Amino acid sequence: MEKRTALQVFEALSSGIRLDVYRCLVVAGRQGMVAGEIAAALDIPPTNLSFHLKNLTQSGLLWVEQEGRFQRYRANIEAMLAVIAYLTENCCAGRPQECVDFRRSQPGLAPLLPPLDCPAEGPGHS
Amino acid sequence: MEKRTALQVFEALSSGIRLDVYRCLVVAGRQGMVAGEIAAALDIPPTNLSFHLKNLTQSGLLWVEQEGRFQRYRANIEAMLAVIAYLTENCCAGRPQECVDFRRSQPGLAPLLPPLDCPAEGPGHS
DNA sequence: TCAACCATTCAATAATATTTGAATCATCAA
DNA sequence: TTGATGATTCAAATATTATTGAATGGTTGA
Repeated sequence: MEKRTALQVFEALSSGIRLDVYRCLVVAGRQGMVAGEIAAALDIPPTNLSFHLKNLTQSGLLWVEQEGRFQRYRANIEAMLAVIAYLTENCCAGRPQECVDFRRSQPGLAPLLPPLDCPAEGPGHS
Repeated sequence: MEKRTALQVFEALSSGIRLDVYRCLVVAGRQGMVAGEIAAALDIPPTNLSFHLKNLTQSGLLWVEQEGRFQRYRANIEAMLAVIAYLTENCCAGRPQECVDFRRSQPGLAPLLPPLDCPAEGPGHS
């Protein structure tokens, strides 16, 4: 993934309105929502919503499809997962055991160690 | 997770410099890096780096520890994972099968379906 | 075609974030 | 204690982003 792409995703989700919109669409799932529904659900003026929907779409977090005179938006779940992978790329210099030790050593209540998809070894880690 | 926390994390990672700093520290792992090392590695003026380190620390993405006259920074991997969980909270209205169908239906090259930790059912899903 | 509707673009304003150099604070080594 | 070093804070200038209302573009149903 290109740095620019990751930045666009983070920038997109750094606005309260856009975060609400994205989460709303994650919940909506396959069905998605048309712009007017989103505006009503979140009580945002259409002009302003358009601004944020455009940002989210350009970042790759949303797909949009025309439906008559409506615009239907859906969340792109994969875009977000790809960004996570980018963030943890080459974590702990590619040494999985150190990665586990490191996470265990952290102050936060983190004894769960959910998935990080640490690379087995070496350079390649998409 | 509170919305405010998630916003802080996204806002933090939406700057090119902060994204570089965080990724740098993810690679460094347990050992972390002192501010001067980061400044040298990324060629950023100390004043400006301080500004960004403060932002990252306040967002919870970094831990800082004093070491003599140095400040050692380490990435907080868990903070990021918690944000992912927040984003996918109640995805597809809590219906795992629809969640799978939805992701399979997406335009992106997404037939892999990496982890999403979809809830088994119902409300509770930290 | 026409009027109504959904949504977007445009231009201006308001609000935030970033960068810089100078000044400050704390620690170390002598 | 003093001078040097690592890093941060402060204040000002710059740059970027968000919001609003008016105007525009495309689609539907009569």
